[in-house]
Amino acid sequence: MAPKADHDLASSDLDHLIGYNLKRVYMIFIAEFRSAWAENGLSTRSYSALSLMIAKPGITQSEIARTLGIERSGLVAIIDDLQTRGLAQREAVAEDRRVQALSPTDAGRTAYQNASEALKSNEDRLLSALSPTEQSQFRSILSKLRNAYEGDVS
Amino acid sequence: MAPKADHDLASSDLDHLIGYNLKRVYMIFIAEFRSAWAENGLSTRSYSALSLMIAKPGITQSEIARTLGIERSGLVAIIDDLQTRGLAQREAVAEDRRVQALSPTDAGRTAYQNASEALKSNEDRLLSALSPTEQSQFRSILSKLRNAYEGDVS
DNA sequence: TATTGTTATACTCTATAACTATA
DNA sequence: TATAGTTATAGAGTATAACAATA
Repeated sequence: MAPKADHDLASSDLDHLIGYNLKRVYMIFIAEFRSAWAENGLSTRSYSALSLMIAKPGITQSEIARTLGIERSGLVAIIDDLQTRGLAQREAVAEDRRVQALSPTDAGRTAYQNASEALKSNEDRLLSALSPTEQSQFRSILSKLRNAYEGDVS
Repeated sequence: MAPKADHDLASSDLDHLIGYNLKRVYMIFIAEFRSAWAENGLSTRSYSALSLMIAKPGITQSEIARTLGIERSGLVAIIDDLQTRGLAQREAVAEDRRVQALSPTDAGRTAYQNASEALKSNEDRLLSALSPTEQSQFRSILSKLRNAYEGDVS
């Protein structure tokens, strides 16, 4: 675990950089995710891949990679992990024998459901430091930035 | 470079998670930082450490570690890096021979100045996707979250 | 030719644990 | 005993480059 930051020390223009503040806040959320899932150890990447499979059963590794904005080579270990845990499966596709359709198992859907609920309440707890108005501003701002600078097209 | 995200693919409840959106936006800013500094290769960590030394010459590695919220063992490589580049120096302290006072060199101050200006204009460019009001809301929200969940004490 | 999944490899960031020299 | 700096080591997360099978 990273040590808590000590704020009365040398605060510099670092605190005026959006990028730095973004990183620190991201770290807060990541730590939260991990502490909520220390039990089963589902990583953020595995959770994300599972989420996409549930949203679109039959999705391929390349599609997941493109959606998450990572290289497809990175997906191999993620899917291996989910398969080892019995949460997802690869299936051959007759029409295109290069690809393998990915889908969640029943256990995968259950695990995802549980993870999502815990995650949701953890996020809500973190966000309680903000007013309801600020919470929706936060969502809107993050969304705007993603739309402006990511792949494009809704 | 990570591939651009493809958004018309399987958008799932992932997009409703603040943590996920935070990560994606953080990635946008990180990529920006790196592309702005590809020339000299100053890492975010080195930049941060340099910033703290300039704000408080004589600061120690342990103080920097606490301020940045990372382990002090991680500072060794960072300071080595800055020293190798001729941007910072370690100096013995008579009163406490365990510590070494860190300070920027003249070259360090200059490099930092240049980095800061480029960084600032890059951030401004990214933030131009937001209205001035949204920009200040964004700063305020990130700040509130840090104050609520980090070390404490201003 | 282009794409999918895969492997091998390496780099960045970070943590843990232990050591030493001081205090 | 406690702290500062250090080393060794390991683990995420990610990228690049190449290859075989298939389109």
